[in-house]
Amino acid sequence: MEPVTDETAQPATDTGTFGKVLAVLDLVLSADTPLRFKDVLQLAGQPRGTLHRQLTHLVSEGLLVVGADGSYTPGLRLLRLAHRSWSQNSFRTVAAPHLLRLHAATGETVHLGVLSGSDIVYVDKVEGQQTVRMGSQVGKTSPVYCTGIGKAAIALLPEAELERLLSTIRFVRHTPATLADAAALRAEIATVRQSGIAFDREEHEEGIRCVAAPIRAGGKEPVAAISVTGPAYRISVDQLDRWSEVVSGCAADIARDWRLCLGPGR
Amino acid sequence: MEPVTDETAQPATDTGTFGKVLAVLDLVLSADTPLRFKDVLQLAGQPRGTLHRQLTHLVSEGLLVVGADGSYTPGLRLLRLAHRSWSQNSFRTVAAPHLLRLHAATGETVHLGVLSGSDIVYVDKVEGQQTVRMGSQVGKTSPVYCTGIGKAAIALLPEAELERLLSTIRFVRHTPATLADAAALRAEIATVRQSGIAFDREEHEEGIRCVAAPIRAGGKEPVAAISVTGPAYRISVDQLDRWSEVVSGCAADIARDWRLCLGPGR
DNA sequence: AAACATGTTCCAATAAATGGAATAGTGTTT
DNA sequence: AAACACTATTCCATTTATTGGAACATGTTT
Repeated sequence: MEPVTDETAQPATDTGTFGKVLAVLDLVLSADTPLRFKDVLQLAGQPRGTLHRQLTHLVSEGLLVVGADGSYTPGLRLLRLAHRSWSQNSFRTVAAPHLLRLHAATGETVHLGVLSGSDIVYVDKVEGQQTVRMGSQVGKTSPVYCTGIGKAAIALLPEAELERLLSTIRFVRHTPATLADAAALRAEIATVRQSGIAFDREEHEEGIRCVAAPIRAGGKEPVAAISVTGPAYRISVDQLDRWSEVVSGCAADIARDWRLCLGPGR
Repeated sequence: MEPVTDETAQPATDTGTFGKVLAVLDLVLSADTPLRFKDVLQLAGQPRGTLHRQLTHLVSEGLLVVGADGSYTPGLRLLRLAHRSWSQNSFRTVAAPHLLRLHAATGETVHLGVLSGSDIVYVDKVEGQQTVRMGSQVGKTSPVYCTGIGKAAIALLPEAELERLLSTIRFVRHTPATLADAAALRAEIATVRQSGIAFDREEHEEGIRCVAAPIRAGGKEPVAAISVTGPAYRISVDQLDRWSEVVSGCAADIARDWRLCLGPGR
């Protein structure tokens, strides 16, 4: 007989001492200003001795660096780890050529995003030649409810999972067009499921529009989507409509290649 | 009284159980093919029970994902962590505009690299418009002895540290031009120190040349360098020479801004 | 120089990791 | 289809690292 555990108690997953140290790392990285020991102490709610050792370990592993003023900043180890994580990601590898094609077809910025928890993580990006800022977005997370990729991706989820996710979202109004609550998002998702296309009509950032399409990857493995994004002054709403075919076609191509990659038997 | 500890015993740093789990993560990420449990078991040299729990922790923390076939692949958590690490890196932030300028001046790929242990980690990159492959290189590591950035960076080290680093290098011949041993590298470093410029004359990859300059950041904090890289068919050795002024000028600019960033009092 | 804030070290109590072995699960061969 | 080999997972007494309160440094302000 199943012990009736609380379904929402996901953070209760015990990852031992490792998880605790990782939480400290997360905390330091999340801060938007370098923290000193006392700051971390306050935020972490951990005894001095314990925290001190944890930070020491993080530093000697190269995940954090402690500056001359005692402030903790991210170390290079993370970049190294992430590079391998990124370059080996087979889903990204499969999608990459298609992203390039989509970029060539539209001339605008193309994103590949994957659902992780309640957020979208940008896994890859192809940018226009004017903006020469490297992999800036890769690894960045955005909320699902106000991005094209987000809405496209969660439209793939089975009803139960979608509802569970909806209940965890804290809706923040970023622009006048931002969807305000779960009901609005639920309605939008219904449309996305029908049309196979999601839009972002300046819902996340004023002056930014995008078209997105879910990637039906068969197995539930990666819940993902792609998008074409551009400035509102250049991209009309009509233009988005005209691109929707290309975008969903591209998403279909990625899905096809991905299934091939998993092996023909599966 | 200083306890006479073995200077070379760096890996002996005890990072407790955290370090052990991290080592497992490193191992899985380093493999060039997805590993299953038995593979990791073999490589990690750790008892079954222990390893199993470690992998379980890594998975529930999202650092690894276990596929349907039981193979372990990198999770998205790493990307998220690394993004914050990268976007907040103040040294990179300071350097970025200068990298863009250098790219504009030369039209070729520009790199920013930082010394980490015995390797160079690429921290940022500005690429030519033709190659639209996103942040591919960021986080990648290269050996110091066969890259312009590597040679430029270690030229900044004090003699003792340089020698210590030299002794750890395993020289692998990548091309006919690769420096073959510590003596050759030592000689080259002497030149770099005098001229303030390092070259890579197809020493790492055939058909690839580069000019690099060390960033004299004052405090020993980041041992770093920048470079301009291009294909040999387009970039003559003379061209590299002609760029050396611009490159070292750019490195000086970054160093200046970095010192300003640390605060005028320091 | 005293009071204070911050960072580091110490060590008995405690909780977690360890690792050998038994068990369960998977797919392959006869 | 049964036996087999291989792999993954669970179990639990032992060992070890973590815990956390408090004492000790260190540097800064009043």
